[in-house]
Amino acid sequence: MRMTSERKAETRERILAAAGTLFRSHGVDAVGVDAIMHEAGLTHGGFYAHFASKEALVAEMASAALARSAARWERISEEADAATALARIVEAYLDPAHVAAAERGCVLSTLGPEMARRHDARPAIAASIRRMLDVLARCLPGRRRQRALATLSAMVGAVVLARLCDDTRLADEFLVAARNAAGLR
Amino acid sequence: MRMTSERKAETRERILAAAGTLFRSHGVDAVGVDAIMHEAGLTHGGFYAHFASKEALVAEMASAALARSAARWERISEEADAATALARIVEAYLDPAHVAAAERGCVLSTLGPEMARRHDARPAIAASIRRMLDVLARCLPGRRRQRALATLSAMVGAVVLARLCDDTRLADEFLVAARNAAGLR
DNA sequence: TGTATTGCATGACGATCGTCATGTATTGGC
DNA sequence: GCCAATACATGACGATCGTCATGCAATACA
Repeated sequence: MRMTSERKAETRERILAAAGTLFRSHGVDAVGVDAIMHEAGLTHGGFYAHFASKEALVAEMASAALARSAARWERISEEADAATALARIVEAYLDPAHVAAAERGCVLSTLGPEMARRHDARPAIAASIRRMLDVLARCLPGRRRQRALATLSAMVGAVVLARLCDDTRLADEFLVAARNAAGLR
Repeated sequence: MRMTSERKAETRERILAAAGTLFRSHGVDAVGVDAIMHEAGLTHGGFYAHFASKEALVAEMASAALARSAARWERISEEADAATALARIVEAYLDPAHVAAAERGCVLSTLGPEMARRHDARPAIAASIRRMLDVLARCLPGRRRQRALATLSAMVGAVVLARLCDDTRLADEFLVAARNAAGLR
C-alpha cells in the first residue's frame, strides 16, 4: 500500500501541474477536466479519485502555485542581501520572458480576477500574498510595509497590462517603469 | 426603416450593457449567450441578428467599455487642473467601492488576463490604454511618461490584489499604498 | 390599405461540459 | 502464489454550450 499511494501522489502532482499550465494558458473555464487529464497522460474518468470536483482542483492549484512562488521569494531573500534579493525578485517578475510565458507565470497576473471570483480559494491565496509582502518589506528601505504593497501592486499590474498590449514596445515600457518604481535602475 | 434601425441600435446597446455586467461579474466563459440575452430582456435566438459570434461581442464589449473609461478620464482632465484631475481619477479607481462593484468596474482589472488571451481584442484595448496613459501623463509632474506607466500599473494591480484578499483590512492597505505611490496623500 | 422588410422568438442541432457507476488490470500483504 | 485492495479506463448521464434555420408579428413604404 505504501508504493501504491506513493504512485497515486505522483499522479496527483501530474494532474496539478497539467491544470496549472492549462488554466494559466487558456483560463479556468476554457479548460475541461478531459483536457487536463489528457495533458497528464490519463483519461478523464480517474479524475474523481484524486479531487472531489473541478472547483476543488482549481482552488488547490492556485494555492499550491502561489505557495511555491512565496517559498521561492523567501529562499531568495535568505540567500542574498536585501538589495540583491529585491533586484532578483523584481527583475525576474518584470522580465519580458515572464510576460511571454504566461503558462508558467505568476498566478496573480495570469488568473487574478478569475480567482477573485472564487471565494473559497481566496484565504489560501491571501496567505501567500502576505508572505510575498513580508519578503518585499524585508528587502525594501524606508516605509517598508507601504512600499511592499505598492511594489507588488505595480508588478502585478505591469504584467497584466503588458500582456494586454499588442505592441511589444509599449509592453516593455510598462515593465521598465514598474522596475524604476520599485527603486531599481 | 429609420425608426426600425434606431430600435435595433437600442437593443444592441442593451445586449452590450448586459454582457458588460455579466462578463465582469462571472467571467467571459462562465456566461452564455442565453444568460446575456435574458438579462437584456430578450431570448437567445435573436442574438445573431446583432453580433456575428459570442467572440465578436466579447471584443466589442471590452473595446466599448474601455473607450468609455478613457473618454471619462479625458473629460476630467479637461475640466480640472492637473492635480485635481489626478486626484479624482486615482481616488475613484482606488476606492473600496470600485473594488466591491466589480460588475461595473474597470475592464482592465476585472477581465485583464482573460482579454489578454483574446488576441483579436487587444488592438482596441491597447488604444484605450494609450489614451489613459496620456491623461495620466498630462496630470503628473516630473518624468511624466514613466510615472504614468507606473501609476496605471499600480492602480490595476492594487485593485486585482484587493479583490483577491478575503480580508478587507489588507485590501484597503493595497488601495492606500497605491494612492500614496501616485503622489496623493 | 396592402405588401415587403425586418427584429426578434421558437425550437432544434451537434458538441462539450462536470460527474459518476462500473469494469479491469496491477499491486501489496499473507 | 493467491486474495483483497486500489489506481485508473471505459462509457454513459443530464445539462448546457454556441450556432442557426425557420416562423411570426410589427413596422416602413408604396
